Amino acid sequence: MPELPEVEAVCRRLRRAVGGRIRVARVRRCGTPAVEVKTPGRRIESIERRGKHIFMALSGGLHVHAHLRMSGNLYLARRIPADARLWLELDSGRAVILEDRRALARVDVLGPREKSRLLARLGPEPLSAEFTVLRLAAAARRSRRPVKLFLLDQRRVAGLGNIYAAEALFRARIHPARRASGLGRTRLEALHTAIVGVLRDAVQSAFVAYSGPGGFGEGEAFPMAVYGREREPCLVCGESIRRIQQGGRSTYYCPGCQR
DNA sequence: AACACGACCTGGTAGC
DNA sequence: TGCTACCAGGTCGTGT
Repeated sequence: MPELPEVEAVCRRLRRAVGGRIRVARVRRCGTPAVEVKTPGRRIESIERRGKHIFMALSGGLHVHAHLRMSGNLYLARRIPADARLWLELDSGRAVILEDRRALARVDVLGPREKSRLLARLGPEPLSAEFTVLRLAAAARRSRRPVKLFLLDQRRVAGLGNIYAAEALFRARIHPARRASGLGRTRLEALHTAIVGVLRDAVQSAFVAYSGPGGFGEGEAFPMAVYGREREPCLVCGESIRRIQQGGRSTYYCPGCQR
């Protein structure tokens, strides 16, 4: 579920909790004891996303920091399901609930220093003005890794994951195994445009498809060009989509379009 | 500094 | 039907 677009959709929904005061916090798994100890009595002042990270700013300068990893989801509801991994009960009667089948998500409480230390490890926000071709090029020049793995490194660009990295490379017509440092100016420009375009489109469809509990419906799902389409025909050239292993994970690409 | 790889978790499904 | 093997949208720690 959660790469940048999905995390953005989660945050937008969650913002209805802003202004609420936390009455009780409960951690079953996926969270540190600090969540139960430090958050009750505090008001939620804002909810922000950075890359795939979620920050709920609380009164008193603390932040609830959440990372959904593979299967996590945060939503607001009145009923707390039996399998909730963690929840924050608000004075409004609703609760912020973490569901996560695989229990890999993590929630902790950060002070301002810890928060900025974490943010310092992240690359530019791809849908903001700080993400420029120049910055992408400077990072790419220093990496001899395959461009797909380069894109998954959150220190280079924050928010891309396995799906949208593959989709961006398809739009940019770049072969995923190509060395990042070997990309020329034209290709880097195409890649920059593709990353921004894919994420913009995906934020739109994730927002529409996101339904809170249970995550994302099939409704307005992002139309994948390559991801998950092994052996299906490319929608542009008709070649058969391929799947290869990179860094122990699947990469999908079109051998006709991507060079 | 950059990189490869296993670990962390659970569940769904393809194949026998 | 039941078992096994593999797959899954992410990151971290360890070792080179």
